[in-house]
Amino acid sequence: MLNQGFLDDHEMGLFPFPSNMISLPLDSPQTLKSLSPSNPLSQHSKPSQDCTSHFQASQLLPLQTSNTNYCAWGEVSEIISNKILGVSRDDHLLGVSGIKMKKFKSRRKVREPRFCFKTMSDVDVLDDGYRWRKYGQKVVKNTQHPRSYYRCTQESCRVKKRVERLAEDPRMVITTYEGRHAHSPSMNEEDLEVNPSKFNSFFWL
DNA sequence: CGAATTTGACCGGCGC
DNA sequence: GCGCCGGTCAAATTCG
Repeated sequence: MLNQGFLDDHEMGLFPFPSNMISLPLDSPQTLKSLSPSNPLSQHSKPSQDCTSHFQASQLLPLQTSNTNYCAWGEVSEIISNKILGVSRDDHLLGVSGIKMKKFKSRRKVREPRFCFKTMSDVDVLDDGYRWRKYGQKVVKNTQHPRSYYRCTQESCRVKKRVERLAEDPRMVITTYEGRHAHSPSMNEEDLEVNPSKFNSFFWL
C-alpha cells in the first residue's frame, strides 16, 4: 500500500477512510475547487463555493439518503468522474456512476445512491470494515482489467460495490459503492478492543 | 465439509 | 428486431 500523503489529519476528518486506505485523486483539492463556478450542486443543496466540501461525509449524507436527490448525487459522481477519474461526460470508457446518471435521469428510475473513489493500492479489495462476497467478474469494453462485483455478506443488507483497476494506471483501484449499509461494519474483537470508534463515521453512518 | 470464489450463461436496457 | 454491453445468477470449483 502506497502512501502518497494526500490525506493529512485534517482531511481524514473530512472524509474518514479506514487507516489502511489512501485517497489519491489525480487532481489536488485546489483543482477541484476550481469547479465551483459551475458547481451544479448548489441548486440541490446548501450553497457552497467549494466543491471539495462535498467530499465531507456530513454533507454527502443528505444526498445519499434521499431518493429525490439522486440527480444531485449524480452530479457529484460526475464531478468525481471528470476530475478524479478523468473521463468526460460523454465518455463511456468507464461505467462509473456519474456517466450512468444520464440514463437514470431519462428513465426516472430510482437507483441506490452511489459513491465512487479512487485509491492507490496493491490489493483490489480494500478493507473498509465490511465483509464482502464476490458474485461476479466481468471484462468491460476497452479495459484490460476485469471489474469485480461484490455484495455485502450481511443478511438483508443490499449494498454492493464494484472494483476495477484503471486502464491508464493499474496501480489505481476504482471502488464504487452502491446503496447504504443497514448495519455496523463487522469487525473482530481485537479491533473492537483497540479502536471501538474506528468505523463510526465511515461512509453511510 | 461448508464457505467463498470462479466463470460461463443468462437477462434487460439501449442504440441502430 | 437484433446485437452489444454491463450486471447478475448459479453450478462448478477451490479454499480453509
